[in-house]
Amino acid sequence: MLQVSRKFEYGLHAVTYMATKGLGRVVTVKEMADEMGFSQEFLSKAMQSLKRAGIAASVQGVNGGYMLAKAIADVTVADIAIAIEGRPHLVRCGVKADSCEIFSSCHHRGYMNNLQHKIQDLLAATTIHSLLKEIEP
Amino acid sequence: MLQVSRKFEYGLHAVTYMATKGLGRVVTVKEMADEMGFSQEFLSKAMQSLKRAGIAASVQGVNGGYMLAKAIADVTVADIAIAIEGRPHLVRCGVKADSCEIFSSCHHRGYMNNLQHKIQDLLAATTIHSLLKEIEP
DNA sequence: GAAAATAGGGTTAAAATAATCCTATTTAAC
DNA sequence: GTTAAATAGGATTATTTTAACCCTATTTTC
Repeated sequence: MLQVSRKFEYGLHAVTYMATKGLGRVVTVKEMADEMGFSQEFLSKAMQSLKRAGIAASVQGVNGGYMLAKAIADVTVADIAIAIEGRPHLVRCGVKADSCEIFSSCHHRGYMNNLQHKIQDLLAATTIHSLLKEIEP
Repeated sequence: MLQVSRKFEYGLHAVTYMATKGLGRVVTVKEMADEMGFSQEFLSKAMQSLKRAGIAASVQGVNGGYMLAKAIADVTVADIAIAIEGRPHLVRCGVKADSCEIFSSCHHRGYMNNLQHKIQDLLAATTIHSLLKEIEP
């Protein structure tokens, strides 16, 4: 219920992990999964999504792995969410209008879509750079 | 994936439905379920939650049903969300900290909790009154 | 007392999410 | 060139969450 998926959490953790290792450094999925206690295979799927979105780059073969493909000031939390889960659809009728029984008389479709954009904007307002600065350990 | 539950949608629709019928009018679950094409039993659960939260009042027995217990300017979308789903927990460690393997080194717990509050504020910023005014058919 | 309604516990069904399995491909090192 | 370590990704299974349904009790009007 209005909760972020584990896959997104994995992805966000992975990006911050890579960020702390520096832009050039190649890290393996195994290293990250071990370090953070995640399922290696599932994290691997998240990494593949990040790669397709151009957030991470990969190097195959021995000594391969992933690294950031962008400066962390140019990657927002929204970018990661979209890479991994696609654009959010807060309300169902945004996904499949024809399946909604009260589409024509619906009082809150517009509001919900608006709300979704605002949440999207919240996510887009934070870059990984600012996220790391924000929370000093 | 960052989507509102159907139960919440039912509850919000029910509140706006009751609102359009006027504050005193008692409506049955059957009437609302038929009108909006919802499962009667499931909508009934949502109504019970709204009642417990003091948003709706019920009248038992024949000719019974539900009505709004408050002025629609005093009920926010957040009130309905909390009545039906409890307080949102965007991120898992907010729910069960002890189950998080990287709790101590986690980079984004604070950010996520902050984000959650902002979303909560967005929901709290809209009353049913303003929601109905906003979207004129 | 019958009928129409809410109240609510408990179970089942369906859907979404997470995890795992398996095979292919790439590439460095030996 | 063979092996080993890694990504790539399709397919399947398991788990969890959500939604729906079943059933009985209670309330209240007629």
